[in-house]
Amino acid sequence: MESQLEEKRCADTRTRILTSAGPVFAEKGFRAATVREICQVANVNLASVNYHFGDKQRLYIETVKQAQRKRIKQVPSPEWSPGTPAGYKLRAFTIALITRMIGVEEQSWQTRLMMREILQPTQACEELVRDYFRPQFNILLEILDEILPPATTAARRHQIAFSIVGQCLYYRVADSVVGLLVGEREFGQHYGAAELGEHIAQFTLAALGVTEPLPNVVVIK
Amino acid sequence: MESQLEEKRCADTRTRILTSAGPVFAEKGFRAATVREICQVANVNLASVNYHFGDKQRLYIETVKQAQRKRIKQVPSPEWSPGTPAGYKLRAFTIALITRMIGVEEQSWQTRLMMREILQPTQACEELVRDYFRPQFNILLEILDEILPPATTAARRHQIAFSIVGQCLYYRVADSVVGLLVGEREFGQHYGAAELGEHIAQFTLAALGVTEPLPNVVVIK
DNA sequence: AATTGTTTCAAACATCTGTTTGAATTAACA
DNA sequence: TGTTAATTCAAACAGATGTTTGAAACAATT
Repeated sequence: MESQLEEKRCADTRTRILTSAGPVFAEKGFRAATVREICQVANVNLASVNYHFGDKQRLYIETVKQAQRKRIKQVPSPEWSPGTPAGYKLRAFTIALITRMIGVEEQSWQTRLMMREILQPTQACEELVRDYFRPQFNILLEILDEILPPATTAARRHQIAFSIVGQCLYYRVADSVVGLLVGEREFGQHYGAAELGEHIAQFTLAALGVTEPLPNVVVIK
Repeated sequence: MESQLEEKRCADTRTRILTSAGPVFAEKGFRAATVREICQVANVNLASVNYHFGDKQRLYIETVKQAQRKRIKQVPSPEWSPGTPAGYKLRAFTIALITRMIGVEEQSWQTRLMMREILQPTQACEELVRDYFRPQFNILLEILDEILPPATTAARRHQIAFSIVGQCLYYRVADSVVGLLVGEREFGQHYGAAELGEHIAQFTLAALGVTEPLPNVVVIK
């Protein structure tokens, strides 16, 4: 109450709600997240959600869209100078991907929210695919095109792409299980974005024959 | 009402609830699934859940446990004759894993339920890890031990195991996104358990140097 | 057949939650 | 400053949902 006065109207109510709703939806899901909690976190009146967004559902959709927009701004698609080896591009792409998944704990709610949308798609999912997933997917496919022989079928290229994405996505989806399986100690020590990105890149590049098989692999640079 | 009489007490109420609750919880999640709907599907009285399970939460936990028990019975851990090449074991393990993920559409709710528990762990998660995930994880690690040089660190072995699991898990978590990305046509044609299992096995075995890199790969230096 | 313990049932209860409402407050503007 | 439109607010509403209850139906035992 006392801090409400000083903050009031510093940021307009609409954006305040939008910002507060993200983490709440991400942690609890659409159904379990309550309008009351969101408003309490945002320090706005209960009726504000309906006034500014119509209803809870449209607030949710807007929240997902905003998370996606922020994500795009935060991690712009990298540009390489022509002539960069495809293996290097693939490694950079992989590390960027896993970093987006588990790096920057502060913004992890954005990825969490997307995971929910992936596991149980709503209206927002199609837009998410169109504006976020597909562009990233296409970048990955272009890199793979430089590595794979032209005769490779589209389906096979796609499967390889999903093998890379799957390895990265796993650590966002199953981080708690990973922690339980390997123990708190190893988890804290070996499951940061840097080490995981390096591993996944090596694993993938070895599978594609760009580098030597995993046990003897040497870091490329 | 009319069909209720003939079915009554054919199966006892408790198991009827348990069976009906699985798919409902899997599809809608704990919060969105209502006791009323579960009872309606089970064709039992509304009060039965509280009488037999105490409350909704304990019904949920029992449901997860039962799904896990069924899963274990349905897919017993395979035994190999001594001397089977590790590469074969790894391939068989991978195919079994992806089959458990997306095969047998009839029982897919069980895996769906587990995915929910992975993404947002509740009380049931620890038991799930102890009784289901860890044994599978250990089997996989034993296979990898035969392939990897003894000097390989535990953390590295674990990461490799997660690379395999991650590739498989992806298709259960993100199947709708995969469908949107590759189109209905390719999805129906190339994303069955058999083809995906074969791909993931090849991808992994190539990464580990057990087989040649993915067919006809052009190595870029 | 009577008794006793268990299970089922319809109804009600208590709470939570999204939404609405109408007045009060603030901001914009003439 | 006075008027108008936009926004905020506390309160209430309406519906859904988990849970309880007490009576009825049933099963088992004597």
